[in-house]
Amino acid sequence: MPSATRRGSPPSPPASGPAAPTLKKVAEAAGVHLSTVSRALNPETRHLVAEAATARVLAEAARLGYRPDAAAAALRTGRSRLIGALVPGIANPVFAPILAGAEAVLAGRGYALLVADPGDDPARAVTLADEMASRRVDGLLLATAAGHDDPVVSRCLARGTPVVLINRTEAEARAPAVVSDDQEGLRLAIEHLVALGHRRIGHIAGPPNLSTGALRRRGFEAAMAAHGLDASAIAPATAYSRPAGAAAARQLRAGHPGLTALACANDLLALGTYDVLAEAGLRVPDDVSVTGHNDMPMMDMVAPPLTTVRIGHAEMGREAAHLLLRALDDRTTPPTRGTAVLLRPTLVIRASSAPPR
Amino acid sequence: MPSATRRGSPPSPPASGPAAPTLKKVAEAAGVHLSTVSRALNPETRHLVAEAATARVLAEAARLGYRPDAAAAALRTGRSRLIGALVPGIANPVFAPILAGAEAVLAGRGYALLVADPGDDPARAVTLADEMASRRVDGLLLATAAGHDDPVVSRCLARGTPVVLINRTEAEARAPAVVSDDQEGLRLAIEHLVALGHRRIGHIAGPPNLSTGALRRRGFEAAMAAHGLDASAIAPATAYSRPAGAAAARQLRAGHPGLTALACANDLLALGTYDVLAEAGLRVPDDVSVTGHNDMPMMDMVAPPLTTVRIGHAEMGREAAHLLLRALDDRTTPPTRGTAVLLRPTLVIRASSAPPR
DNA sequence: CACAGGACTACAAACGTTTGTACAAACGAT
DNA sequence: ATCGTTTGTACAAACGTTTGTAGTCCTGTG
Repeated sequence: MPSATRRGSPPSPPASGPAAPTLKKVAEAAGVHLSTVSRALNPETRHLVAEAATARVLAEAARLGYRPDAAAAALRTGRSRLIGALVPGIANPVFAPILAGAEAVLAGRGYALLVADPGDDPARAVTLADEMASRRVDGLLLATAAGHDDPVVSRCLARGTPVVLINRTEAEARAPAVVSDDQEGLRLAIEHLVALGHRRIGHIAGPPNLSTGALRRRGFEAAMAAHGLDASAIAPATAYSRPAGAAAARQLRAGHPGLTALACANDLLALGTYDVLAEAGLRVPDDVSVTGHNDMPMMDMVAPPLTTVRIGHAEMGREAAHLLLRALDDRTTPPTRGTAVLLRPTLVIRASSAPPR
Repeated sequence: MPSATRRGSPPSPPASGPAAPTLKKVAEAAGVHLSTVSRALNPETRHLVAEAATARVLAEAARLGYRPDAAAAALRTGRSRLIGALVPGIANPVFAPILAGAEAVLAGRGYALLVADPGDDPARAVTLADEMASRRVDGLLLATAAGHDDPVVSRCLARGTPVVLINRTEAEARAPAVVSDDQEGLRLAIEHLVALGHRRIGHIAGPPNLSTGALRRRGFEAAMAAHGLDASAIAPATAYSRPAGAAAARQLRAGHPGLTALACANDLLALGTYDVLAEAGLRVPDDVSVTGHNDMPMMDMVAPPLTTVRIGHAEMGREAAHLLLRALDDRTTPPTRGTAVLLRPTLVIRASSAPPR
């Protein structure tokens, strides 16, 4: 048979590997037209080609190591099988598992994940979203939404790009979101503290422009009210960080002496709170109980192990990916605006909470 | 009959936003040919077009919100401006910052990051690498290399895809790598322990098929030998995890009673070691000193705060990205096989190490 | 025996770029 | 006035797919 001498010296001196085989090459090798190869290779259209031809095509494609050119396919079909993800801090222990979860389900459906990290800069987020639009992503996963009407969401809506919000949502939800039930999260924490006997409880809140900050605060206020307790001891942190938590805790303690428990909107804020309590010579949980939110990795190893609200970060990413895939599969129905998937948080009780003395 | 009526109604996707403007649209709006628009938009070729025309083109492009179609450009040029990253565990605190660092420098140069997570499954890594090849990535960042000749590296070499190894390297380095100086890392730990007065020191090693595991062990042995100490107290863990660390520590203590210090190849292994020491009723550092490696987040908050070897993960990612960009800019010179960039680790002394009693 | 219809396959036209080449003015120098 | 240059623009050909349409060759039937 015409098995050419494939042992020739590399024809391309400039170090570039052998030209990747195309449909045309496979077609020649299999003795059919390139369009037939295309159909034979695609399970959806395979029924249009004779079994013998399909077999030959499959064999030759495998032998040559054919890989379809995604760019060409994207150009022709208008779909890139690319999903963009905008995350404020890839390495952040909150967002990393979200990304991992999303990647897992997207990869299973043949989509690839394009990640970019605008940090907390909305302008940068817009730039990166435009870049993703340029790459014709089929959909967007947004973990950076903030404020009332996030500019990135606006652009996606205008462009018709499906978008799913993760972890944070807009004040006026214009796009589907999957978030933990933030109010419920703080309710769990407060119920626990109240059950332990605490009455004078303060809240280290998150940034008020983030939905997590605003909703957890609301959850705190509602839970306290439900027990007829004073919910005025609140200090908002300027960011979800340990120093910001410390600053807020300092401020809260100054304005509200005698608090026996501090419920924090975030684990890092709780760690910052640990710091100022230690400074003040107070012991956790003997003098003051502290709770966190998120159950970040290692929260079982800090001293004392932190009582905190666990949220399923990986599940959040998975769920968001599913939502996006659903929208992609069924592009006829409109985005069903504010549909939010609320994930149930759970309380993990460790050693940072105890009855007041 | 030149223009046959083969204009089957366009499969216009329902509810899709207005069709994105193309070069042609901009050209019509600006009253020039589309090729002129292309050149005017590209800073490299802009000098070929009259200033007046350039101005008109720029204005119209901005007005229409033109965004080049990356797929079309990729098809034409053969370059996708996409970089693939294969990472064993996106959410892993070791790899997440690497990814973040790489993303930052790549984005600065107009490249986007395609991330995939094969976990520890080499077959899956190959599949995902092929997928990336299909997407015609311009280069690959590999954090999954293992063993003697990693199959993914082999394929990249065969295909001529530039690849840079991160954190782990191959036994026989066939591709450039950027890694921390793993031997030096363990030397630092041992020097510290010896300076404190320890003589009977054990090593909880990493998986021997990973370069980090093998090299850190070698560093342990060399440093011990340099002090004329016995380096035989070694137990390799089967994975970089807390339970695997615990298992190895248990085994090591069984075979070598009386060790006063345990140098671990990884922070998680150190935490597992904490667990078995606590089980045995021993206190860190009073009874046994423990050191880790990596300085993962939160290692300053565990009890006791862990003395560990810090490596610049983000810098690693950045450095790898730079290396890859260099290779992309200058595709003539061959890959310069085993060039490894060695990052200097530093020792962070905390409270898990103290003089032996 | 003609012919309808089914089963395959080939043809060709896009998709939106980049880029080599050809053409057309405009201009100065001979 | 002729001729090179220079400068700016237009033309057209790819890149590798997907997919509508038009054959072609059968096989079975009226």
